[in-house]
Amino acid sequence: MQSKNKHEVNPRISADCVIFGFDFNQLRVLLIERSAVENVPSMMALPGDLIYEEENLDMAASRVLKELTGLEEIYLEQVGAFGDPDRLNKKNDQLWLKAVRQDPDARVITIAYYSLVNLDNYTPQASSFAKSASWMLVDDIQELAFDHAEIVSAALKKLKDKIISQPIGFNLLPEKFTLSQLHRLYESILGRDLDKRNFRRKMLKLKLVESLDEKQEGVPHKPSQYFKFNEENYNKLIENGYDNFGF
Amino acid sequence: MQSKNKHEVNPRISADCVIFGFDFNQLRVLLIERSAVENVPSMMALPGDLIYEEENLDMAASRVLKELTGLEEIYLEQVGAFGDPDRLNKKNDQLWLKAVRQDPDARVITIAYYSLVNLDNYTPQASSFAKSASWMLVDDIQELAFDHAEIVSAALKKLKDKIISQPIGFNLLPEKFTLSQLHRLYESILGRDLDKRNFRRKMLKLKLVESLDEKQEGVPHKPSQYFKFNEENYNKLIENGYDNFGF
DNA sequence: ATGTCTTTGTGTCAATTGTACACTTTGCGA
DNA sequence: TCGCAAAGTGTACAATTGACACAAAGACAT
Repeated sequence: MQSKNKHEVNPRISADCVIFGFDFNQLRVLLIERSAVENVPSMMALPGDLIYEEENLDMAASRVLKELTGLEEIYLEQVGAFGDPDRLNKKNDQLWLKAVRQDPDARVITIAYYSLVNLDNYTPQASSFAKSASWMLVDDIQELAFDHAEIVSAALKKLKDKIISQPIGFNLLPEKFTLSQLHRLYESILGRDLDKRNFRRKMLKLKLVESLDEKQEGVPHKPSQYFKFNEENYNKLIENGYDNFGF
Repeated sequence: MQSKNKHEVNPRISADCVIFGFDFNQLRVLLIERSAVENVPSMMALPGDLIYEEENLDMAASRVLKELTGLEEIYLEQVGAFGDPDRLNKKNDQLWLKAVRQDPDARVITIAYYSLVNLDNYTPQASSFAKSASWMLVDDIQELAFDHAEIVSAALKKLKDKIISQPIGFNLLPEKFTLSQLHRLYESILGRDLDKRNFRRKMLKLKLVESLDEKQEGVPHKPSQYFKFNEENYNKLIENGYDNFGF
């Protein structure tokens, strides 16, 4: 599997986390504000940092996320590895690395992770080199540090792929939620409108959700029924997917 | 994104390739036979090796594949990163590394890639530390070196996911092929039977394939029609997927 | 109390797609 | 000419999709 060779690289490894949250209307991503250094303004970035020696990749991602944003107990799924030799070479990134790191020229290969959470349950608290941490609208993301914009795109693509083969939402919504909320969630992930009636019909037919004996209160319009996920069917569908290539 | 810390790991990075080939009946994977060393018999492994300094990950995977098996010009897709600290710790793997490598204790994180090829177009030629290279039946795989069995499983899962959202086969089959061959291909990837008539109907309705004016010859049964992929529709479906979550 | 506003919630019909299922055809070779 | 092996073909029923519009509920303002 490996032989010694003068060209071999000796890179560092980091983990970056793309945490998606849903605010009942739009999809957001948890970003940190990378500290400013001389001549380099602060900049938004994914929470991410180098991994430790005896740590597996998944654990590293969880730890890094916690260190920078305070969030923990989040199930993270791998997006993939990003390792272009020039991924840290943008001018501002170079300056920042030179100001902050001891080995700014080391190549860094990052393993990206993503997750979906119910944004209300997680209030980020910036620490370490994160100046702040906040839920940014996916649609508003401008420039990010390093190749993080590319990583977010890859994670979002993965999320879209996932949503059409598996149910999604258990983590993104509170225990009780309305079908409109679930509907909006799907629309924001897929980035297109879905017919309300057909959406409801499908969710109900799949028995993914079941209605509770409880309604919204205090809303200035017809209150909606609360639903919960049917955990058993939900997990079954996660196992088996929607079986879209049926015969 | 990164700060210096005494725990930081300084690992090596490798690329491993899971190349699937189809022999018109079953799915196979290209494996190399890792050289034997004292007290450690030779063992099957994925083609993989450490990456170079100025090489991006995709290029590294292609190079490594070529060096060990002679195969080139294969489009590789990333499966993900595998980096458990103890992934090289099985006894025979340790002995082998100690015999072969200069830094056998270094942690190695590997980036796995996979691909699908028409097995007839690629005759592997073992070189470097590969004693031999051959197409092994996926179903016959026993123990592999390191965590390679796990990597093969992950790649196969990815392949299954892919086949139900996208057409597959352009790379795995010759230019002209029979619908039975395509049918077998799907069955071997999905690992279950598919109804012949329904399968044909679906492929034809999607206009993925079109028949040629040519038939099999010399077969001791009714000769089958040859088909080719309709490249335009094929690529369109790859772009858009099968749109399985329609409303 | 009445009206307005906002969002929820509901049904049908036509078209498409999925599923299950068995016999005839073709060409080779004995 | 018979047997063999795989190719190729159709139908009927069930399930799902997709398009589409209006009534119901509650809050609030007047």
